[in-house]
Amino acid sequence: MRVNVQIPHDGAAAIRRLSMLADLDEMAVSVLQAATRRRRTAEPRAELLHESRPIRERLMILRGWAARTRMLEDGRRQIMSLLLPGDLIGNYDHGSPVAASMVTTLTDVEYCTVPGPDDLPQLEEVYAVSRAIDEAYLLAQITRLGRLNAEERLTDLLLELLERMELCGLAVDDSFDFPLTQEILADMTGLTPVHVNRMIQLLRRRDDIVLKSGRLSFGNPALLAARVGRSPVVVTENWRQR
Amino acid sequence: MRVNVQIPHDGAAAIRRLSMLADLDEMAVSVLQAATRRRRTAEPRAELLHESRPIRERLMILRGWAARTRMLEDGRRQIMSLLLPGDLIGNYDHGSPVAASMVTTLTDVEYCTVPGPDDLPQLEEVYAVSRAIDEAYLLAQITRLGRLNAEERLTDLLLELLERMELCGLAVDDSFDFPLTQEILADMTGLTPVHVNRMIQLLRRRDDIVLKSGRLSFGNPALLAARVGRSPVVVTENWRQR
DNA sequence: CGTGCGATTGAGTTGGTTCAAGGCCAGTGG
DNA sequence: CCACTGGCCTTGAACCAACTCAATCGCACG
Repeated sequence: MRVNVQIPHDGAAAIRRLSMLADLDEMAVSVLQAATRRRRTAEPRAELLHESRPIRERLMILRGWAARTRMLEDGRRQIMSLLLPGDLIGNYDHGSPVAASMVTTLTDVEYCTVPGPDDLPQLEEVYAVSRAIDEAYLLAQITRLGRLNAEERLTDLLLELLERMELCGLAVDDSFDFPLTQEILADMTGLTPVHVNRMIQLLRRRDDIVLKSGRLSFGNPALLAARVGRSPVVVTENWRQR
Repeated sequence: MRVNVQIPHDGAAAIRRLSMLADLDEMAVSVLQAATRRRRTAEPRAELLHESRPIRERLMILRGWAARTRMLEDGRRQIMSLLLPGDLIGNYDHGSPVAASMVTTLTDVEYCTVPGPDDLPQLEEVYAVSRAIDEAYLLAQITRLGRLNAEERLTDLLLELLERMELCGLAVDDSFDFPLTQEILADMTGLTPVHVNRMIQLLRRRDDIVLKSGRLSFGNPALLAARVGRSPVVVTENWRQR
């Protein structure tokens, strides 16, 4: 059991992400911090949100990884997006929201419910920005699946994860804890596990990445990004209120 | 508030769609109708929204087809979603929205700006529902690209378009005007135009569809949907306020 | 009666899949 | 302390869905 050195299990990563997205006043921060203290835990493969059931609460990941997934009848599975600390689940703003996809945990996860904008109007803006960013990542996922080849898909995805881990302060030196199995990567990239494996080998052989005992490090992420024509999805200034 | 079905170029299709998504009071309907009268037109291949530029206004398609697209440096193109009458462009709800993708017209298009929720709070709910539905279609697009084969992708997409055309009253007898080229379908489904062609032939040979002189008709859409395991994305009751 | 865009068809190629067999290693129980 | 699991990763070889390249067709339009 590896314990992260920078940030203990106190929800700081999650709050850090939100405070990067919008200006939170002291009130907002302390309400959120209070929320992270009422945390819950879930094992891998737990369902945090059930597809096409009404959404009762807004959740936030504090620690661990989860995914929005959809299953086809014949067992094929597609992961729409990965959820990291600070990501919101069930972040809707209309009357009777229904979950458009299932959310399952991929690792042990700590999460909590966060107050709605009715309780604290200051949160309205962060939630809206977070929704917009989620959408941007969905668009990125669409281009990955539609127009990138296997090597580009994997590279682009790993770089996206680096970008997001940096945003919540969980990446150090282009490197972060990486709990995903190759099967999960396959369900995310629309490939088979076998082919994901071959692509990882390729990136390793080129020293683009080091992936060992649950940790992923990049040799030169900027160079790699240039090679697959990737530009960052979240440039903080674009999203913050001016 | 349901508007009649045979619809000339007066924006009724667009308003019909919105009124299916939420309860609009008379005020809202008349404000929207007024907005549709200040319409603008654009030729095919016009850019209605430029990627990564600030969004100034909220637009609504009145007639014709458009698409949210992204171009890669080497010329590859991916269409994220298609926009039909009643679909909103730049429908964001946070402080400084930036377009996450380009929007281009695919045909001659009539569109207009619609009032923000600041101008008319009753619109808040429709806009939120519309955003949620857009997201549901993005998720559908992700599963299509990630886990369906060529035949399933095309079938599923065409059925989705039928569903949406019905929602705005532009489909009669499982049949509607269909202006997309095979190249556009290819950019939407992540295939090549040549292969899209072969899949269309396949569906024709089986009498699943008739596609001729700009009109698409289905033999038995329900059966077809069952065959590719498709269930409707928008079931109206799920989205309406109770 | 060209002219040009889009649809169609054929033939060869390939990126990614499938199937199947090991290999590695952390955890468990004797 | 070691043997025995069970997950997950790795590798090889055959196969096939979709791509590429290239030619032809059809039709709407000036």
